[in-house]
Amino acid sequence: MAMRDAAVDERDGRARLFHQVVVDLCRLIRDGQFRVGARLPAERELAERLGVSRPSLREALRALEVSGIVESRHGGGTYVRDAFDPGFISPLALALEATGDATGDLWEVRIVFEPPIAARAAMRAGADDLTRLEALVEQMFELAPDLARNDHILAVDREFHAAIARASGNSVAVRVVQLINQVLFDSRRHFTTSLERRLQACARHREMFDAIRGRDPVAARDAMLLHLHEVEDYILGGLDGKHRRGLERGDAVADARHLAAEQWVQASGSGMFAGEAKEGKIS
Amino acid sequence: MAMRDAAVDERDGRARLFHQVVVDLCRLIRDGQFRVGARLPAERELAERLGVSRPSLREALRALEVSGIVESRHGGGTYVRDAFDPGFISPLALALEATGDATGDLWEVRIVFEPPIAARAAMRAGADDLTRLEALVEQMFELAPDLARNDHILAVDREFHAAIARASGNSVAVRVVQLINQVLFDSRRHFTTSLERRLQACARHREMFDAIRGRDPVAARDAMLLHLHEVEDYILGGLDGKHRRGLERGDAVADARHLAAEQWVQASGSGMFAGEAKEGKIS
DNA sequence: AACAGCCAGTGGTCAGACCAGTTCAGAGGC
DNA sequence: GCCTCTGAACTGGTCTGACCACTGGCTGTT
Repeated sequence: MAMRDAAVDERDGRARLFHQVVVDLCRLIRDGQFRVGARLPAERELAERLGVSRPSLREALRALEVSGIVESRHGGGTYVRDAFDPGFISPLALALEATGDATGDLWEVRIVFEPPIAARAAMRAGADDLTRLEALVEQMFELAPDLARNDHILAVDREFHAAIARASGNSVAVRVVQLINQVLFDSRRHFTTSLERRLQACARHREMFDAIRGRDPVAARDAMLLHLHEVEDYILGGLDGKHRRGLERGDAVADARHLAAEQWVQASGSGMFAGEAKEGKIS
Repeated sequence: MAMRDAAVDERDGRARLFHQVVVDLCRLIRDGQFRVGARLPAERELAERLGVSRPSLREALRALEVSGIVESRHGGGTYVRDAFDPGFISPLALALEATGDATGDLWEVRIVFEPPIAARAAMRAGADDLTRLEALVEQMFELAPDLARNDHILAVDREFHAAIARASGNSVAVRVVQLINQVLFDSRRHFTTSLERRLQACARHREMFDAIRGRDPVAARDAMLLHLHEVEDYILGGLDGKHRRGLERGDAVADARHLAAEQWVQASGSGMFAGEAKEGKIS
């Protein structure tokens, strides 16, 4: 309680060993000593080279792994991850597990965050980004009719969102989006959707892709926002009492958020990003 | 390269032990077995209780610590952190260290993220949030004239932003803001600002506080956006060639972002959140 | 050339030990 | 009686050395 002198944290200078190792490894990676995709030296050797024991090194590696910087494969070695490559494991994704149900909060963050990122993707996407996005859209259309492959569709869906973040050219955004979506998508793994809903989502994805290819940030942002709301509504509507528990508390919150977001959509035609969007589609 | 079948990750069922421990601990915390602020059992005992060795348990604890869920104090024990309490250590904050300079990307994320969060704070802040925010504003005004205490001011500044996130009622937002700002503020520790600039920042903080207390989401969002741009501009303008290196690449990016954000400000009076903001200040 | 099996290398896990802070009750001084 | 100092018990931090399990390439066979 209280305020205990608000702030003032006195960053203790004494770092623990594993933290020092983390910093050292990060520096080595950043300086190009270990390049992206490269395999790190074996733990035993690396530990010796850094002057620490293997357990200490391993604690550092776990920290880096959880942060999505490296990846260890049993018997295969430890590799440096690409900051822009999707599919990393779990940074504060764990936070959800601990904090109880943060689903509502995660949804809100997603709705706040992804639309403007989509707008930036429309401003900066490169040729390879467009290729990737298009492939993912088509892949999703192909998979949609197959009601059995729920997991597979979710994976493609999630990768599409990651690809948009990647197209935004912002490495931090990629991480944030991946982090949020990992948790949100995991919670939907056993939540089968109707064919109709799937096709709607596909259509929305295509809309986003078209907007990004057409360099229309406003349209991209709006399509994303609409898409996210549709997904959320569908999930909320389809949940039975048991699965809904995590969202109860958020009801009041959801209302406010909803209201705000709807109005955001309505306000979207009024100039935001219009400078980049050559022909301002005033809706 | 390529696309290697885009998506499809086949989450290997075989989890490593430390990961299983992480999940177990998270469940225990979530289920109230270990409450927020409580001290966990000693490592030796906890390891035995979970049926793993101490090294394995420690790897799990490092993962949780890096994710801001627990905190270990040498000789003092391991404690469960409050999701809403600011000041945690380093989740993907490490990512910056490794990814080279992500400063530009971080700034962009901050500018995308904090304004809408400030708006939500204006909608939902409780009495205690207002108390805390006001105290932090006043504290910053008091410290501003003391040019020597740069670190201290930075800490208060950062805590103010964290407090806004906290007032938004979104636990995930708190984590994201803390994460971003930890890195960004650290990079400013040896960057002394002028008195004039400090007072401007203080004034802007007060504006935000007034907007939040007045339940005016639009004003809160706009004040935040303006504040962030002023800070960024000041930093960019004041950097000498050496320190600027990290932002070079971002120049083109910064322009686009800047443009977009300016227009966002201009568009802000047109209805967004107007439902909550009783008297819509059409600027 | 294609396949099966082997084996060195690498990460995963464990046990036990010792070092280094923290804590707090009890001895000592005021 | 109250405060201070002290030290033992407790807790996290680190290390050593060992063994298990998986991967991947080499080798020898077919």
